[in-house]
Amino acid sequence: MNERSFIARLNIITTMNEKKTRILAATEKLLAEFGFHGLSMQMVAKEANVAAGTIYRYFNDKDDLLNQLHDHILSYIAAQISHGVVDTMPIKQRYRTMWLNLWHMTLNGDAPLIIRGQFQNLPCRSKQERKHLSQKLFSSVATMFNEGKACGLFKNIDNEVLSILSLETSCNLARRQINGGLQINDDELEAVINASWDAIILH
Amino acid sequence: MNERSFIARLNIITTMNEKKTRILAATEKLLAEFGFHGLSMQMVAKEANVAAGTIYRYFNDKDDLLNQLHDHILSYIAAQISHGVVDTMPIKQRYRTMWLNLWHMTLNGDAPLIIRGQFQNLPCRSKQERKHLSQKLFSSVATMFNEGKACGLFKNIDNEVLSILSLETSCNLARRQINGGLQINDDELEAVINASWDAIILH
Amino acid sequence: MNERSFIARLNIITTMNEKKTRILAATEKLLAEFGFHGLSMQMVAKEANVAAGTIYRYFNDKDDLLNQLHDHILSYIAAQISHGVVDTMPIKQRYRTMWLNLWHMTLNGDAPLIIRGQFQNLPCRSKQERKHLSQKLFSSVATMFNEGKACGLFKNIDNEVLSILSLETSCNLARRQINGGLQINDDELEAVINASWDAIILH
Amino acid sequence: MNERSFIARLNIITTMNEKKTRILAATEKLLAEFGFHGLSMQMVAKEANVAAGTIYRYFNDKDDLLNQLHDHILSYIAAQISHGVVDTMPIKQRYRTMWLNLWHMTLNGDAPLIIRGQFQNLPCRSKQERKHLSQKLFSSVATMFNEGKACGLFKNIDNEVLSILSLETSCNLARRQINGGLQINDDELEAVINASWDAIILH
DNA sequence: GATGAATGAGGATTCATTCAT
DNA sequence: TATGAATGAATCCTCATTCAT
Repeated sequence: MNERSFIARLNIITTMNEKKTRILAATEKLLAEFGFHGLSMQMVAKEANVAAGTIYRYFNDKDDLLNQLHDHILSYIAAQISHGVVDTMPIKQRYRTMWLNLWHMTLNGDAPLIIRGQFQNLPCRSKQERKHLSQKLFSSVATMFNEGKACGLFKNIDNEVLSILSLETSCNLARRQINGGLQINDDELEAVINASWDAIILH
Repeated sequence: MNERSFIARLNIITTMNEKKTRILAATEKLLAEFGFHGLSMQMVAKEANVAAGTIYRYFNDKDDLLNQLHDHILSYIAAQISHGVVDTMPIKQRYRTMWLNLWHMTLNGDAPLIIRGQFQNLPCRSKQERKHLSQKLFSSVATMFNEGKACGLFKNIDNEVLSILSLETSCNLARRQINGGLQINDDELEAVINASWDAIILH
Repeated sequence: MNERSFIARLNIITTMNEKKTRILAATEKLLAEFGFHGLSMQMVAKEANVAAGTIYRYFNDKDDLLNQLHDHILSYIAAQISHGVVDTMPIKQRYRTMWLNLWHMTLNGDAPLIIRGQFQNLPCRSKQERKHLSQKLFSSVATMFNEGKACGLFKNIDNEVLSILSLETSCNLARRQINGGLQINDDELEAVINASWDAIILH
Repeated sequence: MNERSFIARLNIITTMNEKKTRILAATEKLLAEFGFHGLSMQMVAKEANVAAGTIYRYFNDKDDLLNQLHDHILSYIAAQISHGVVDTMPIKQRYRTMWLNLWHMTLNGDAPLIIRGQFQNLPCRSKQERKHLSQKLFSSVATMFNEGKACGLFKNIDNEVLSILSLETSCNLARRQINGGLQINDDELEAVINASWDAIILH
């Protein structure tokens, strides 16, 4: 995903000041390129074409900037994961679509920071707060799991656990493919999707 | 796991200078507590009760310290994962044992850094080098997957993928339990182990 | 020469930021007092009444600071050496004027660093680059030597060698007078100027 | 000059502990190679094949080591400058011999530290003390100048000044040749020697 | 609101010196 | 006497944050 589309994404989701948007976009780009270690506020300012001090009109401090970025990316993932999914589709098809949405997002590096777990080490807000946000956003996933359990297709296990056992393997595999070695072709990909599906259905 | 036991662990695994051991132990502790962001060499020195300069007798620089720590922890996990596993046990039993070993290590915070993926952002040695080390260490896991595939029990999928689909869900769940909300009792735990097992066996 | 006049000098020669000027002035002063060995960036900052970080807005690093200082001083010497010299004056008179200009600059400590050869040990830019700069600046000296050779007054020797044999004895003597012992009165001074003149004229 | 010959030189000049000699030799070698900036006591210890602490049995501190090295090198130069000179030789021949001795020493880098003025920035002993040492050592030079003045050959100028005007141009030229550009062939060398001679004789 | 120069505490690393062995 | 591991102050440099314009 390029910077332009990121800005578009943010502006669709929320009404947001244009400079604030540029700052968030710059931050994500630099974070993906250099990691936390290599991210400085001056770099962000330069990349966003604003003065260093301007950042502090929109964000309390560096942590606040990173936290707000986190939330925006999470919103984006939540929106993207159900792209092409409608509640009238068969559950298996919905599952496959979401799995592949996550897979492609991860491979494309669309949301590298959250998906790669890069936000875990931040001096951050309470985990509770983050969890609530997360649950609110991923309603389409919850809907799918609930329906599946209701009709006796899925195991009767907590939704979050089901997600870890099935959908999130998508991220883990994609990440491993990016990091090294692992190569997965189309046939293998289908096999993996089905294997992860096996983990949550009743046999 | 407290610092004392970490030191014991390192000294069991290798013959190692006592001060070098203290430095590694201090680094792990601080990393778990503050993350990469908040780790300074001064802190490490203070925690290890050595002078700042002393660290540089045993490690070339900060990266070297972190890399050596990575390798030691990886060795530890590799050793612990097959604790109580013998090749004559039924495959399912071996799997369950390993799954629980990983589960408890993660919950205990024995190896928080690798398990939490905290080493992925390091300015590090080649991914190839790391992968080789990793493969060498986890032979008991590979043996299990190979046997399972040979006797028609497991799906014919690459070992690394099988691991992500099944064993590593253990870490992901445990981590989520630590981070917030999620509570899993003993019955649920068995259900989850079986669900992850379903992902890799043929049906 | 005191610090104030140094600042004035720099500002005359070039348009330059006032803080950058203060930093250069402080560096020269401290270098003359403590030598390279004893020069730290903190000292420079303190002497220049700026914060340590400010230095790095104007100079890439310590080497850059020292190199820029070198070039400024060289420009100053080049400007001063021909003070009071016009091309219509007899060659001997031009020579004497330049010799005394160098002598007084050295005695006054106007340009202690270059004159004392203190810049020779710098981890520096290419010698070629320095030589080119040097040649460009000292055109009035070159003109004098060339005219002198053309009219059969001077020995037919490379200009740089002529300079070492004659003009530069001025610096060496002045330096020795500063460092210790050697005292030279006005009569002796004239004798020395003439002696150095003898080295380059044909007899 | 290689290290072996330096050790030989030192041992000839004075009776000296063998380890102390090795330390001085190592210091000179490293100083010539890396300059003051790049010289550490651990390097010296390693190069001299002694422990770091051992240096402090023979020298009070780093400054003392450098000062003692200075004096030894000065002794060496004083000894070498009159190599091949006997008081019965004509003055001009003595002069030429000394001039060339200095020239070759400088070019060979035999005594790079003193000759290049590298010792001037040391936090050092009093200039007086150094001057006395210097005068004591260079008696053959003083003898030549005194004889020359007595027989009406040389100008009646202080010996130290005469030295700067004539002999020391040798070092300055050689240094310039090492540092860059300047190339001097044998014919030119003779011309330069004669030019420097012209500076001090009566015409 | 916006700027960007200035700040100075804090970072990793080096190295002269000491001292228990 | 000799060692060399250990020290910790000092080095250069970065960067989050502020504030006068």
